[in-house]
Amino acid sequence: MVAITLPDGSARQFEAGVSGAQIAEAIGAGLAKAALAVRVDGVMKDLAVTISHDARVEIITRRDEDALELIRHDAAHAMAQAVKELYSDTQVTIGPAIENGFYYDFSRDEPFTPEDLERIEERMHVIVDRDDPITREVWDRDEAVAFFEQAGEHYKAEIIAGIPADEQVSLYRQGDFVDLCRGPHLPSTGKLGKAFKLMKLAGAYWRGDSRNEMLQRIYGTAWAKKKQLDAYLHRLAEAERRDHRRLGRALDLFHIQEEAVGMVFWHPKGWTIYRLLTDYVRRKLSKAGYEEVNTPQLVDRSLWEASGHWEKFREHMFTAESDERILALKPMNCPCHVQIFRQGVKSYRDLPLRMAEFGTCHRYEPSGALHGLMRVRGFTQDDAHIFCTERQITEESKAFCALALEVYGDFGFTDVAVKFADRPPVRAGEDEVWDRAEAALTTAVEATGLDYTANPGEGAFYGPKLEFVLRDAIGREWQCGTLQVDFVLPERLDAAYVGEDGERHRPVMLHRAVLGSIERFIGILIENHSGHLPIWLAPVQVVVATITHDGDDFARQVARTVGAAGMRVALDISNEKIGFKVRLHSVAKIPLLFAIGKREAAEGTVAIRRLGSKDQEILALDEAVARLEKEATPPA
RNA sequence: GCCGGAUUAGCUCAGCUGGUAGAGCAACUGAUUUGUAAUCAGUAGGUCGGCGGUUCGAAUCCGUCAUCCGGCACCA
Repeated sequence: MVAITLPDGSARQFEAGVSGAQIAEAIGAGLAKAALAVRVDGVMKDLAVTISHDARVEIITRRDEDALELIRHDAAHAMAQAVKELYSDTQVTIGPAIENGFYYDFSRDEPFTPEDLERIEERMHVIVDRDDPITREVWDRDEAVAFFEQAGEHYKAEIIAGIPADEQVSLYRQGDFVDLCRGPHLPSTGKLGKAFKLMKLAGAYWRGDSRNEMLQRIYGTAWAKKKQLDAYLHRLAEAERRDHRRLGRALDLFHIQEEAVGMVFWHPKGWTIYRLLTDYVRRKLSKAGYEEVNTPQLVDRSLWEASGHWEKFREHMFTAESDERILALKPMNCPCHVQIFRQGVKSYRDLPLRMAEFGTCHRYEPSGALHGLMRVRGFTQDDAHIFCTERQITEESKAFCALALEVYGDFGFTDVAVKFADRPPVRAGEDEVWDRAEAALTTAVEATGLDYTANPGEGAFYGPKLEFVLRDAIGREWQCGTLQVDFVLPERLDAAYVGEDGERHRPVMLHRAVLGSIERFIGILIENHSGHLPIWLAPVQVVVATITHDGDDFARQVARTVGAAGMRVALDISNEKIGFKVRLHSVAKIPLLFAIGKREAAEGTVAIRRLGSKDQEILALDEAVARLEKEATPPA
């Protein structure tokens, strides 16, 4: 007998070898019917798994959070089965559950069409209706390889061949479809339900390597209930509505055109946001002891060879030829900053030296990577390099983390994750140097007291880094800030200072940015706020709109007063009804509308309507300006 | 860069199997003087992404290039 402890704390005795399904049945017929899988001592398993030791057991139903993982994984299998039934010349590869759904990668000579997707989805419904049992089988590895080879499933065979020879593999069978899988799975295809939808077709490289064959990936979404599916589709539509490319056009902020692919034409309103952002950062940096510099756009290739960029990133650099020399548009600012550092003799007394630049860089990004403001070929970073001694790293890192979090807070981002990215497989510098750099950064991040997670192998080629990841209003993550410890570049570019001992020493360089790319950050802000920016960032903060022409004179006076108070204001005295004006300026995301009718003109008041609010507030003009001034002013 | 899809008026889109283009909004003009998310009427606007081909005839079929969109790969 084994003792099974249930989630409510009660324990029951069962014969050893009892299955999850039998336990569910013993609890109740309803639960047995709803059961999808079982959690044994915290580990999710098939319902059919037998238990021969004392254990804590939970029966998993559709209501369970973890049921989604099962449903999505089974949806992937059902899709693969549907594809094999409809297009038998197709080879299956892998198909995992992912956030919000699943995908499966197929190999087939002919491309799938959107119509094929409809057919596949229909067939998946048929498979669910069949309610075939899903059963687990344990095979010998070599037998499994032979089985899939013989079935013409060469990718599957390759995967299994990669498993150690003495290991057994588990296969799952549903109807005529057999797939290699670790499991767990639902007990039958009917339990999958029908809250799924195939979403899109995409290409994907076999084993994620661009040197390999391109497979066809079909993405789907799957949920426990129809309602959840509908809610998800609604969320997608919402995300589309806040797309910064759409809003950028609608709000007349910027555009990009064929003659300058990946480069931004900023319109007056967009450039206002851009200037507000950079002016804000400038004030923050100045307070934090940074000095601003500016460096050349075109620099001879010899500098990039010395820095190591030419070797690693040559294909991603724009170059120009002049006077028989090859120049490169700078892809980053650090080598130029070192050149400024190298002017004159630096003493330990000059350190830490914090050199900032709104550095405009150009990178030849692969065409498929371009995406609105989020991934461009010409962009400006709020970049800075701190030249310091090894002992100053901790203090400077602490100060930087505090600064970064303060800035994010000013933009309303309070959910910020920190990741520690350590040495990548391909890198510059000796391991001994990396040991020191990683140790120094670890000490520094520990000193900040911030929680952080590891991001192994993702460091820059010259040093480890901290990454600051913002979570936006709809839960998406954006990596913005970075802090990188670099022992390599000062060496390569021969930066030195004279220490207390009168000897030459290498400074350490801390590469750091808070917003990252200004262009991208503006894109993130637009999407985070759906274009409804905080008042201090709005290109036009107030529209003064008249109800009839009787209010025109007063409206002009109001606009002058508001403008004189330093707010960005526009006047609307067109021949339109106030309802039309409210709609027009709401759609344009103007945060404040001052309506001026006969009453207001007579009493010297304004009727204030805030974007998104149905109410209005009537205030004397002076009081209105006094009250709104603070909101309209950038944070200190 | 790779796979798939798309490109028609300023924007969003329609145009069936080839017979020389259409709507809504925006714009412009006029009327309307209006109290919180669309007042009415009229006018104008297009080498159908570029080039080449098939055809009596191409927005429509074929090829090619470019750009965009979705993924993949990349991201100093």
